[in-house]
Amino acid sequence: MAATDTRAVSSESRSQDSRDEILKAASALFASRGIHETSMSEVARAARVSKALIFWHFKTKEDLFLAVLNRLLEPYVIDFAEEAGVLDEKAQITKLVESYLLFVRDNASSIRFFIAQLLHGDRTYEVLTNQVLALYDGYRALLTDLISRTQEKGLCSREFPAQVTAAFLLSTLNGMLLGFLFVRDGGVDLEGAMGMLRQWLFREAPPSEPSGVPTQSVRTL
Amino acid sequence: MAATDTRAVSSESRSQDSRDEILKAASALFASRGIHETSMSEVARAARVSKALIFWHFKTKEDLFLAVLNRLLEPYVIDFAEEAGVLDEKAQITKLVESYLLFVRDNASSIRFFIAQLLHGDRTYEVLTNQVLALYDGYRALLTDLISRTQEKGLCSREFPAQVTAAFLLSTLNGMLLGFLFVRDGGVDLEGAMGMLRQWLFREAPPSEPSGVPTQSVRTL
DNA sequence: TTCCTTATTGACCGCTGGGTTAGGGAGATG
DNA sequence: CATCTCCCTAACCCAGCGGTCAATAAGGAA
Repeated sequence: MAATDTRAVSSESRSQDSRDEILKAASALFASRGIHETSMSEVARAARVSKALIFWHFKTKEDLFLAVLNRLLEPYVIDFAEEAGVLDEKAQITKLVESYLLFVRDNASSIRFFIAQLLHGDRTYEVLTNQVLALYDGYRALLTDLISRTQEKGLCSREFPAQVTAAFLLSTLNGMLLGFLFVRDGGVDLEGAMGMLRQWLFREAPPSEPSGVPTQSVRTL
Repeated sequence: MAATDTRAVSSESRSQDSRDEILKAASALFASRGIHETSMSEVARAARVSKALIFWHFKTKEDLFLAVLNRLLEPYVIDFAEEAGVLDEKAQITKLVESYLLFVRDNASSIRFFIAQLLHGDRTYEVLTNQVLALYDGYRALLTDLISRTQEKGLCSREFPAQVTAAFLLSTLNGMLLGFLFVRDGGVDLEGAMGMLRQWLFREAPPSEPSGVPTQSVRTL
């Protein structure tokens, strides 16, 4: 970026390449087995690189770990940002909730990793905690605002203040998240869950049968 | 238990004492820092016992870990079993939900430990996974049954089949559990949460104001 | 007392972990 | 060409790990 970078291209990209390779390997290993069960030698082997090179790129193991954290956090910010659009509030809420669930489904492994990290309560990585909580609060605020506007237009139940409804809804979403994370075969039914949530939020009538046979495939943990 | 136990008392209790001391120390350390970040020497120091003695009581580190798991699981079985009583169904549901939340509040540290363990997906400790999931399914079945009976008596909404309602409720409860685990100052409002759940389940009217000022203290994550 | 079993320990071992170091090869610069 | 800098490696270092063992203390039983 600065003046020093008018250097040769091939060498720089070579360095970048190996760095990326290391990060990629480390991300996979750390995410799937945790930092303490993953040795630097394993990372080196997975990245097909000498152990010493890792220590040339990253001062310590913790350094590498932090870099991995940032790398894994990347998809989070972009995905949540842009829920704007020309939809009405009701559809926006639906969309927001749906994108939450979709995101959870598609990023299960890194989410599992982050939650495990947060649960572990290592005060060392408080950076991560704050970052994740900030994202979470952003989502919550967005949702609260949206629900509040929907209520004003009379499009959904005003039984509870928007803030409370949002918190409640988020709790449920988080519960479903846990469901996603624990079900091994990954067969949680998105449609069913969305249907239930819409019914609850907007008091819509159930899609097909009025009460009889259970929808069978719901499995929200 | 068998005939061999007509042995001397003092020596046996001495052995038991040291064993318990080790288990106590190991439980605390494993639960707070995880198994891989806890060395046997640390356990020994915390239990004020030589490292070799630990290996006399428990063949390997994993042995000790499994013993710790069982020890930590003990409070779970008893607490869930006895929700019988002469209450009507509505009150029973309320009680069941309340005891879930209370239990979560009081056992946050071991729950955190278990979830971290489950998330980690170590196939080694599948025993634990199954045990926890069995407990969980038991609770779910109890709740489903209870809701089903309540619906039959027309005491609560029949909008959804009991099974689905139970799964949904459980998701919400789990979301609240996550809230408990992440909120540092432990200041989650039980009353508020219970109120919201009762209103949702039984369509009760909100306790005070109809829509205006938010109840402020709810904070369900 | 003597003997036998049960508890307990300090010292030790092999090995793996994170981290270092000395040096080699490749490309840009002069 | 020589030189300098940047990547990269094999080999090494050693603290701390899980685990073992020989020796011992502390009681019963005889």
